Amino acid sequence: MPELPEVETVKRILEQQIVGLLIESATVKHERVIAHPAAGTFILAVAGQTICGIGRRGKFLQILLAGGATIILHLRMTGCLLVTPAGYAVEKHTHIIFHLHGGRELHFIDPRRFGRFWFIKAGEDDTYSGIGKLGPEPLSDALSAEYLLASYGKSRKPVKACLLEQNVIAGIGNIYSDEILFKAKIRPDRPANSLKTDEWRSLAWLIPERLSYFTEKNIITPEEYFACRGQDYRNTPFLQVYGREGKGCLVCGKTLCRQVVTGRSSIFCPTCQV
DNA sequence: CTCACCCTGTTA
DNA sequence: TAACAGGGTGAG
Repeated sequence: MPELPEVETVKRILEQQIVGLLIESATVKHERVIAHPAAGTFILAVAGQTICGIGRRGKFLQILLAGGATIILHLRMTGCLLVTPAGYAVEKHTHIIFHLHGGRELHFIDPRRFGRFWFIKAGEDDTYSGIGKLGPEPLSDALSAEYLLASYGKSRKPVKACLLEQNVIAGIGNIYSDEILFKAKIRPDRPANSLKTDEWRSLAWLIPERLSYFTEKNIITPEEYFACRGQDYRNTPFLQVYGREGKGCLVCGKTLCRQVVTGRSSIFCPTCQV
C-alpha cells in the first residue's frame, strides 16, 4: 500500500501521537511479522523503552528509542500502524500491540502479513532490515541527473524498473513511478539507455516534485487517520494515471493504456508518453 | 530479465 | 472463480 508519501504521512501522525511515550510492553499475536531478533527477544527488548522520535528512510519507518536503539518496520502492501485508545479491539489481522504509558496502544494491523519489524540495539550494525542497502532519498541533493545517468545511462532495463530500484533511489513504488513517468512524458517500457540527457534531467526534477506534491496532498489529521483506520489516501483524487486505465488522458484525452512492465501493472498515455 | 512466493481481501 | 492488489526476495 504505502510508498514514500504515505509512509511520510504515517511518520507525521506518529510524531504527533507517540513521541515521548514509554512502551510498557508488547503483545505479539503473529510472530512471523518480527523479522529480527526472535519474537521473544523483541518483546523483552522493546519493554521499558521510551520513544524519542520517528524517522523514515525510503519506505521504512524508524521508531527511535531514548537509549539509542531503534524499532524498524516496513508496511509493505497492506500494513497499518494505528494509535488507539486503551483496550481497542484486537482485530483478526492485528499482529502486534504496543502498550504505551497512559493506556493508549500502538496496533500493527496487516491482512496480508507482508509487513515486517526489526529491533536494532544501540550501537548495533543493522545488517538485517535492508535500510543499509537503500539508495539516496529522492528529496535529497544526492538525486541529480548526473547520478541517474551514471546509474542507468548504459542500462537496457525499462526505465520504470529503474525508478523502482530501492538501492538506487529509495521510496518510489508502482503508483508514483507511473505518475512521474507520465509527467516526464516517458513510456514506462523505454530502455533506460534510450533516454536523452534532458529526459534524465526532467526525471531528476520530477521525482522530488511529484513525491513532495503527493506527500502534501496526503496530509491528514491524527483524528481523521484514526477514523478511517489509515485506509483513506487523500492524494488519490490527484493521481493522473494510476488507477485510470481505459479513462481519458487528462492532458490529451486519449484512452490510457495498461501494460505489464517488470511484472508490475503500468498505466500510461500512448500519445503523451514516448 | 521473469517468475513464484509470501498472504488475504476485493472486484470483475 | 479468477485475476488482481500500493512490496520485496530469492531462484532460475
